[in-house]
Amino acid sequence: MESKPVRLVDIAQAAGVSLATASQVMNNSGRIADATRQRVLAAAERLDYRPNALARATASGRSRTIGILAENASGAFCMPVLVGTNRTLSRFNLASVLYDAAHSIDLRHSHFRELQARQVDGIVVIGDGADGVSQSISQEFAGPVAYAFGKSSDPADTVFLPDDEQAGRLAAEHLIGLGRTRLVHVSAEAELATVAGRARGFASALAAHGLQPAHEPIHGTFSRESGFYSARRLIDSGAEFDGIFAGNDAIAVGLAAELQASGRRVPDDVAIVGFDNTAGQAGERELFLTSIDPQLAAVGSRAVEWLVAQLDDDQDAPSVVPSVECTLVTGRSTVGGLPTPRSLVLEQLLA
Amino acid sequence: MESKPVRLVDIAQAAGVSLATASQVMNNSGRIADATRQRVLAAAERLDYRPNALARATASGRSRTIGILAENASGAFCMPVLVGTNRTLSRFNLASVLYDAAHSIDLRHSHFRELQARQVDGIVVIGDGADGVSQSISQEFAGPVAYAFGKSSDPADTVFLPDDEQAGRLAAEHLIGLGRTRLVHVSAEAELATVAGRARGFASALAAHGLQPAHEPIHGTFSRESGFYSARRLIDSGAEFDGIFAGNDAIAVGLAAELQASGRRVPDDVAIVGFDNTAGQAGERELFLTSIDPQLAAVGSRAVEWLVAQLDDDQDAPSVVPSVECTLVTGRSTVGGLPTPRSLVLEQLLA
DNA sequence: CTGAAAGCGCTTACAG
DNA sequence: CTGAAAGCGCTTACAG
Repeated sequence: MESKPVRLVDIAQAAGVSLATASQVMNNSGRIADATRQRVLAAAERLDYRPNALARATASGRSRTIGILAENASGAFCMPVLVGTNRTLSRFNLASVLYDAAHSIDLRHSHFRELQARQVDGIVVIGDGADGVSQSISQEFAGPVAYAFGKSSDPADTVFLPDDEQAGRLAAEHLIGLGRTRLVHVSAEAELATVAGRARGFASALAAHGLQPAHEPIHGTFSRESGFYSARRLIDSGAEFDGIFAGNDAIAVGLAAELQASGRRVPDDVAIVGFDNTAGQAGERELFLTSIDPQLAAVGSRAVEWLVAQLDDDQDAPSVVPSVECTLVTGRSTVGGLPTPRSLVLEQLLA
Repeated sequence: MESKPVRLVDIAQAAGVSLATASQVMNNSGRIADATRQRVLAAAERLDYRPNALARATASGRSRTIGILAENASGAFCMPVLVGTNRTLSRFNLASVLYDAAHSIDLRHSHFRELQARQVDGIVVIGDGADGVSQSISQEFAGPVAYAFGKSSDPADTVFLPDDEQAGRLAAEHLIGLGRTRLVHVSAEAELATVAGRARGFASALAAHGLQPAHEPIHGTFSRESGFYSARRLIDSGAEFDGIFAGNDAIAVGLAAELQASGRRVPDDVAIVGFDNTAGQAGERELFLTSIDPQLAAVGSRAVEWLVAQLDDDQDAPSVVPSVECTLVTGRSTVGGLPTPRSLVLEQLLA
C-alpha cells in the first residue's frame, strides 16, 4: 500500500507557483518562463507526481481512452487484431477499454452505452472476419469510429481489412516463381467478398504471366472436408495441375491430405499455398503449410493510427484507407524441405 | 454524431428535484420517497441519460475499472486468460484497461504508472505461464492485486494457477480407467514447478491404484523434438508400457509420431494424454490428442472474482485461494475412433 | 509570463 | 425524505 497520492496542488505549492501554472507546465501549454517550468518539473519529479487521469479527463473533456468493441473476442482471429490495436495505442500513450459483444446484439448495445458513459474519445469495432458486417455505430457516437477486420453496414464508414486481391497475387507469384505453371484456385463460397477478392488477385497474376488456370476455381466451404472433396473433384476432372492456392489453411490441409492419400506428393507433384498462417500464428516452427498471413495485427494497428489522426486533426480528412498488405510465409508444402521424423511417419502411413 | 450529452442536472431539473436527490436515485443510496424515485428514473429514461463515468469516478474515488497488466499479451496462453477476465469483468459491470509489458521491464513500469494514473481500483497481472515469476507490484499499489497464470515474487501475493497435481491425477485416472496399467510420465525439465506438480499428481494416482510406473519419469523439454527423443529412450529401455502422460501436447505429438514410426499403434498399443488442449483451444473438432485443458479462462475469471470480493468487502480476508481445476478432453490418442486414412495423414500434417 | 476564478459532471456528508 | 453546499483533482479562458 502506498502513501497519500500527491496532487497537482502539492506540486504547485512545493514549486511556489499557482495551480494554473503548474497545470500549464504539466501540459506544455501556455507560455511559461523556463525557470519556473524547471522548478515545477523538479517538484513533480521529487514528489513522484502522477496526474489523476480521470480528473484530467473530466476537466478537459478528452479521456485519452479509446473503446474497443469486439463482435466476438473469443474468435480465433480477434486476438491478433487486439495485439495490434493495443501495441499502437500504447505507442500513442492511449488507454483502451475492451468490451466483447460475444455475438449478442443486446450485449453489444449495452457495451456501446458503457463506452459512451466512459467518455472514450474514439471507438474501434473489431469484426469477426472480413466477410462479416457490423452494424454501424458511427452515427450514434460523437467521435471517430474505425472498423477493423469486418465491414460496416454503412458504406461511408472507414474499414480496415487485409488486401485479398494482393494475397491472391502473392500466392500466384510464389507458385509461379517455383516453376509451377498449371495452377488452380480452391476456395469457399464464391459469393463471399474475401473469396472473390483472393480469386481475382490470383487470376490476374496468372494472366499477367500469360498463364491459363489448369482448372476453373473450385468453390466449397472454408473447411478441411471441403478440401478433401475438392481434391477428389480435381483429380477426377483429369486436369493436370502442379500448384494450388487454397482459400484458407483448412482447405489447404484437406487438399494435401487427400492428394497424398491418392498418391500425389506435396510439394513434389503439387505445391499448395494456404491462407491465414494458422500454424505460424500459433507459434509453430518448421511449418508444413506455405500460407498467406493476413497481418491481422497490422490491421488493428492501422485502425488505431487512423483513429489517432482523426482525434488530432479536426480536419475531417477521411483520406482513402488502403487495405493492409498480406505476407507469405513458406512451409514444406511449396518449398519442400528436411524430412523430419514425422514426415517419415507420413510416408509409412501412406505406403 | 449525437446531440449534447444530457447531464444529471438535466435530469434533476426535468424531474423537479435537486441534483443531490437525482444523484442518490441513480446510485440507489439514501432514503428516497418512492414517488420521487420514479419521477427521476422516468426522466432519466426519457432523456436517455448516460452518467459520465469519469466524473462519477473522480467524485467518488472509485473508477469501477480494473487494470490488466499482461507480461506478454502476444503469448499463446494470454488470450484465453484475457477472455476469462473480460467475461467476468463485464459480469460485474466493470471495465478494464489492458497494458502489455511485452516482456519489457521498462514498459511494464511505465504501464504500471499509467494504471495508477488512471485510478484503477485493482490490478490483475497476467503472467506468461505457470512457471514464470512476475515482479510483485502489490506493495506499490493501493488496491488489491491478483496474479493470474504466473507466480509473484512475493509469496504473500494471491496467485491463480491451474491445478497441476489434479491434472496429473486426471490423466492417470483416465488411462487407468481405460484399462492401461503400465504407465509412464514424459515431461520437461524436472525443476519446473508445473512439471513437478503434474508428475506428483500422476504418481500419486498410480500409487492409489496400487500401480508401479512402467518406467521412471523422463524429463526433456516442452517440445516435439523432446517427444521424439523420449519415445526412443522409452523403446530402447525395453520397458513395457501401454499409456503415457505427456507434459504437454508438443511432447505428446512427438511421442505419437515416433511411436507410430517404430510400429506401435496409438492408442491400440500405447494410449497418450497430452496437456494444454492446444487443438481444442484452436477450435479443432475430432481431436487426435486426448489432452488436459488447463482452463485458462477460468483462471482469469477466478482472479477477477477474487479482486471484486476484495473491492467490496474491506475485510481483508485473503481466504485461501484454490488452484483452478483442469479438465480432460478426449481424442483418438486414448479412446481410439474412426481411423480414416485421411485423419491419420491429417494429424501428421498438423501436429 | 502568472494567478484568481469558474468550470468539468458528479458524489457525499450534513442540515433541516 | 430532500436540498444547499462543499468537494473530487484537474483545465481553461481571462485579467493583469
